[in-house]
Amino acid sequence: MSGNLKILDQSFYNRKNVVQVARDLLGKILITQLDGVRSSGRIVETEAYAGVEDRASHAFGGRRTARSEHLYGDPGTVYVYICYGMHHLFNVITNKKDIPHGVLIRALEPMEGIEHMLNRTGKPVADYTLTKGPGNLSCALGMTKFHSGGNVFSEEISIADDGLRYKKNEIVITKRIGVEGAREDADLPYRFIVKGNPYVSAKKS
DNA sequence: CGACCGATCGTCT
DNA sequence: GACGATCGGTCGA
Repeated sequence: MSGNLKILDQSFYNRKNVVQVARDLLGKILITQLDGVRSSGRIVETEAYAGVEDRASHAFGGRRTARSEHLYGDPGTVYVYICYGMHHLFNVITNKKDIPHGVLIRALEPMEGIEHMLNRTGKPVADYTLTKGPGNLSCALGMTKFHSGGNVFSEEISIADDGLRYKKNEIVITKRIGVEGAREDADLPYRFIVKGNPYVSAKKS
């Protein structure tokens, strides 16, 4: 069902519309190669964070701190940060340098290296929770905040296209998860999910 | 099945 | 000193 893998190049991320990039990342393959171990999964859920004008973004109002510094990086930069003291959340930066747009990867359908995902997460069996949710998938693929500041054109982390395309009626758009504090921006339709995919994190629109 | 709650700690005020 | 871009378990209907 797929042609050759092509690593997405910087032009894919260097676009003005982060919401469109979030949409286009559905179906792409996130790959890590860490300590000689390859793991990958198809992206089935994403969220866009639209920088200084988005109350849900760490860069809202131009805020720029040690943690969020990598949000301001070149397109294709990896931004991983710790949430609730224990979860590492993986984002890819879009738009040009110093414009802090990013896409949070929220769910994957596992492809390669499932045994290694089980080792990393400590889960006994490969059920749908293995790569459901941003904290879970980052753990499963071995991505931590120490990868923040790298990029997705590296040996360690990359995102590839195998030719799969979802049709419009296979995609559902909702508001984002866990951003109730973002006031009027909490309801923006910035979350994209593959309709009916069992790995999509469960919450309502 | 939905609502709620505790865990856990880096980051920012 | 307060607060999360979460998760998984528990409790009650």
